[in-house]
Amino acid sequence: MTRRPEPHDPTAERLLDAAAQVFTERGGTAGMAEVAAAAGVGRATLYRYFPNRAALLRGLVHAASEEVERRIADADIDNVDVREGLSRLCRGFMAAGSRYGFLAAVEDQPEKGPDLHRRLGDPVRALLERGVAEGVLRDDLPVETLFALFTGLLTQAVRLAARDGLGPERAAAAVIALFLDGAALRG
Amino acid sequence: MTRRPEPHDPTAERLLDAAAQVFTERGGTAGMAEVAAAAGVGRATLYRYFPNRAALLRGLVHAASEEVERRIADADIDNVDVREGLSRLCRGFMAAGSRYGFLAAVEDQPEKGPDLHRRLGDPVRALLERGVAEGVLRDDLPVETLFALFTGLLTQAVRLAARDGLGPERAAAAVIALFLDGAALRG
Amino acid sequence: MTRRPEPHDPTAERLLDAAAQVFTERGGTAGMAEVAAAAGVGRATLYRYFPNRAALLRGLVHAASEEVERRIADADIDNVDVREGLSRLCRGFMAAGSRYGFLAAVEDQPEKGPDLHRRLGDPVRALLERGVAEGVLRDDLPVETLFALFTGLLTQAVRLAARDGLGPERAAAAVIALFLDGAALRG
Amino acid sequence: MTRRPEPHDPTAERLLDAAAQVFTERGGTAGMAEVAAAAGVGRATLYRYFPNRAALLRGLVHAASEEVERRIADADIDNVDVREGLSRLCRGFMAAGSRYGFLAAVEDQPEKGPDLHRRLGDPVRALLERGVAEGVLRDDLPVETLFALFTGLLTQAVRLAARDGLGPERAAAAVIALFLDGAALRG
DNA sequence: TTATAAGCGAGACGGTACGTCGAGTCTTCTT
DNA sequence: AAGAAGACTCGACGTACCGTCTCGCTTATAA
Repeated sequence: MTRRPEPHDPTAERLLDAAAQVFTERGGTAGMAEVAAAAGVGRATLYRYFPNRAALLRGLVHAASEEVERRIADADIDNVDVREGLSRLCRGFMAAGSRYGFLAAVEDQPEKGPDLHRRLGDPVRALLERGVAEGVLRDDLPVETLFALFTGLLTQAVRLAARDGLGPERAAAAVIALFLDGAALRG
Repeated sequence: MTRRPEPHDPTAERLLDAAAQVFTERGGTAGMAEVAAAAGVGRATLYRYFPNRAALLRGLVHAASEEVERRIADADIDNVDVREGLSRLCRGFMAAGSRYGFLAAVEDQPEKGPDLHRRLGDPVRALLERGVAEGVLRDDLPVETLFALFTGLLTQAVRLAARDGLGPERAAAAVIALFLDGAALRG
Repeated sequence: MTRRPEPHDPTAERLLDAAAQVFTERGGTAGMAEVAAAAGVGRATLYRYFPNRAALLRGLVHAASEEVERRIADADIDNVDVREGLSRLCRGFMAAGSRYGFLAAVEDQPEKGPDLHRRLGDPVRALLERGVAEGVLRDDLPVETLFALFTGLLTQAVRLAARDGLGPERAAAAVIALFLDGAALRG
Repeated sequence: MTRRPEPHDPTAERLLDAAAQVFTERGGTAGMAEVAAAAGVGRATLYRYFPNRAALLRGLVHAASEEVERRIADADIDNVDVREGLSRLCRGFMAAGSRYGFLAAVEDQPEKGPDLHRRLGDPVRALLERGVAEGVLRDDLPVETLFALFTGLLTQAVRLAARDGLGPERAAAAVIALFLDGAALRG
């Protein structure tokens, strides 16, 4: 049970929380001053922790990735079958996405995470590869492609839950159903 | 064959082209001055045609939607089976996406298109509904959900083609294969 | 009659006037925003004309030097005797000093005027040298020293008039009396 | 021989010394941190002794005034003739000025010394008044004016010695010569 | 010899000014 | 008459310094 092992600076935590809230409410164009005010902190302090806006965004991405990582670890995906593993991943990702969903609409610098995407992606890729190896998942598509498409579905699932009012459970179920079985009816 | 029926102002066209190019190259944070300069035009002229940045973005969305609409019309999806129709939609969307892909990373105002999403989405929804009615597509998921998930896959397909170097044909094929048949192997 | 031959940018003029007034009233620590506001102008415009505070100060020194130069030219000091010439210089300097007196309390960078000090100082030095050559002024002190001391007296004259309420005429007369005849009574 | 009668806090002394040096070298805009560092002391300690920048400046003025006062007392001006007294004052002031000359370029708050100016000025005024009473100095100028002009000459003398490389003795001699006898040759 | 208090260094914090930059408005000059 | 050039206001960004504060550490005195 990996429960936030590093206490991290509590002020940084407060700043990231405030930033997540402000960016969620007022959009990614909200100013640094608003973030600082929402954290009950001076603008200078915000800049002391995150020397510029990009660093703050990176911090949020990092926090999101940590949360997802934690949920992935909690999901214990190695000990369940692939279908259930993907389902847990999806639910975990959506839980994190409800707080950090706005990051999807952020300028998508490739250097966002040289290792970040790996950190989040590797467990998913591993699960997909296991599925292929076990003969559960199709092998006519590269795992990398499966991964990308699964990611796209996850992103939409967050949006479905957030905007279209679909319950997160139903959204996750829909993603899994579609990803595994497709939209076409079986002959 | 609907070939750009409204001539539109050619200056507006040049501005939109320049904006698409600049935003694609330098990211959505590029300034209005750069767009104007890239169009070989004064900043004031850019503002005459698009009174603010949001309007320029709207113009780009509009252009993209027109292009997609044209391709949808060209696709003649009403006269082919659902699988082929979705495939054509996907290829058409990707062709447009190669020019307007950056719009996916743009601040996602809901008022982006009160009718726009409808304009693009309706043919897709109609096709999906036809598929359900014909018994080709599963009916245990709302069409709206199918639509959202298909959209997510389309977006990823554009990214796959642009970033991962996957050929557009193979990307489209992967999307269709996954969307229709899912990732799980049939028993 | 050198009457402001270059019209200069009227906005720059307004900015310099406002700066002189603000700095005189609130001291040299007044902010750029106050200067801009006093000129009825946005802060950005102030920075457009004077890219930083030092440039604004330089501009004020320049304006002051121009005013003094004009007054020196008006004084026609070459065609009067040395005593009268010095008196006119003094009165001219004091007139300018009433507007730009705060500059005396400003950080005295040597690069304030590589040519500026020359521009203002040369006529004075020339007059002093003439005095020495004509046998009117003592020749046991270098002209440079006489110049420096005269300058010190001028500065004090401005202060006398501004702070001690001494009339400018009386202050100038005192400076000239002391500079020429000294404080000691003749035997 | 009045030798620093109050020992004062030695730390305060070190701070004032460092401040004088830093302000002399880097100008009055140097930061508090630099002063503290130059004194080999933490910033907090500096603020403990001088709660703000103005207080530090006041402290420097106070130290300068003490030094001048001491030199005035050493000068024994009451027991020499006026000319010699003024000469001693001048030399004493210049000695202090070599350490505290930068104070001349500092924002000249009137509250710099409610009693300070008096403390330094009174002996000088007294000497000037004695000169007038003894018939050595002219009485057609108010003593206050004589004082102000003498002060201006003193300031310039410090500058002459510091910048123009004139020896302090010669600078003092020049000031006294000019102040007493003026620049004009006697008929 | 140990406990306690005072002074110190380090440094976070809020606040404010500076200087930069882009957005959007408006005016003027040209063609 | 419409477009190009560009000055202007506004406001955000990022930097730097000031003055305030709290935290440990050291040292010197007191028990």
